[in-house]
Amino acid sequence: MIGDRLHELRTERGMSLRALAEQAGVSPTLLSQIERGVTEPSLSTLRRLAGVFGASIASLFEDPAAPAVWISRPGERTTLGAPNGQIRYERLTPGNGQLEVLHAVLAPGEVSSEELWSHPSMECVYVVSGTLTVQVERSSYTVAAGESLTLDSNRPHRYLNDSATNTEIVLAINPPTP
Amino acid sequence: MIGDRLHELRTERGMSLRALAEQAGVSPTLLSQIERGVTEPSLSTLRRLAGVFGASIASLFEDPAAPAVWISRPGERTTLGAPNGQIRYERLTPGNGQLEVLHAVLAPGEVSSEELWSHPSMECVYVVSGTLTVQVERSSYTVAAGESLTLDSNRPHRYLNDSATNTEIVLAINPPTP
DNA sequence: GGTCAACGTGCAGTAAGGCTGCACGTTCGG
DNA sequence: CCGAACGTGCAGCCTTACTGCACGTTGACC
Repeated sequence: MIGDRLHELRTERGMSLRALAEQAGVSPTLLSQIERGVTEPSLSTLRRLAGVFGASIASLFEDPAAPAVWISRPGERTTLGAPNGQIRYERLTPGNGQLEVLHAVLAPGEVSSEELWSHPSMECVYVVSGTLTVQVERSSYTVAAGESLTLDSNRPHRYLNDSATNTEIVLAINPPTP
Repeated sequence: MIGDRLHELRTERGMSLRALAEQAGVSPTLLSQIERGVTEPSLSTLRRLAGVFGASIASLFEDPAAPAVWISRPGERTTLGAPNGQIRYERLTPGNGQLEVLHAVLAPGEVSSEELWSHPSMECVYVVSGTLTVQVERSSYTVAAGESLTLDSNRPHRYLNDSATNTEIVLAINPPTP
């Protein structure tokens, strides 16, 4: 519920209803109602509130369901295969948030998928060792160990290892695409 | 503008105004008005729309500003220092999106900051080589090479290397905190 | 104990604007 | 040439976001 989130943000900062109301240019009563779920804010008041908190509207809807701390070790990670590809990714993140980080090792010749793939996210690959080739639409890029590549996943793309040695990568994706 | 975003999501899927309206249970006219910015949707209609798209409300407000492809190589990256710490991070991502990925090498004894630090994000550290110690509130965790740790950055935390060798890490943060 | 300020909330009223139904101009395929 | 589907202008309804004021409660200070 959006009210809970706003209540949390306000109390976190030690603000009173009236203080926040004044800064946001709305009435204290309205805030009270919103926080208790009696009514729902309009986008315009949501904008004002986000402004006071220095946050984006988007962040008001991301549940901060505190997943404490999550450690993943090789061997005890959930793996997921790319659609129609050979790579097996290991998931480094719990998988309930807005951030997904994967780890993979590509054997020589291995590709992430047969066709180019697109999804509405941003992703960033860091090459730990070996050499990675990234195809984006009709271009392809070579990324060596220690280098990284960031791309808009809306553009059809795939990864492949056309070198003779294993390639180890870390892949950060936001938001995750199930 | 939220209307542009909705228009994008709709046309991406090849849906007509009427088709979307029916699935969402609202009138086509309303959608037309929203997409053109004539009016703003209420939270309840936003929920319905997000439901049809299989997206979160938050994602409707994240701008998908397409930054093509971005390659970063060691030496030509912008560096940024942690507040009050010794570490120098190298930024792997362009820095205009919702995803930030950093790279850093911690010399023995080096810490990310003097005090514990918190910001409203999620982050995930992958340890490339060496050993990293992560302090979260009153707990501390040891993460070895090949392992990773994900944490809610709202909890006060910092990184340190209390081993005798260099520690190399990759750090994914979402959303970035400037 | 008394006072006072600040807290969060109930209530009634208002004004705003989200939302609908219908009609119109346009563009496409058959 | 017709029909269906597209996106949009308009007028009106009617929900509801939002306000102002008053109330009960708490805690600091004298």
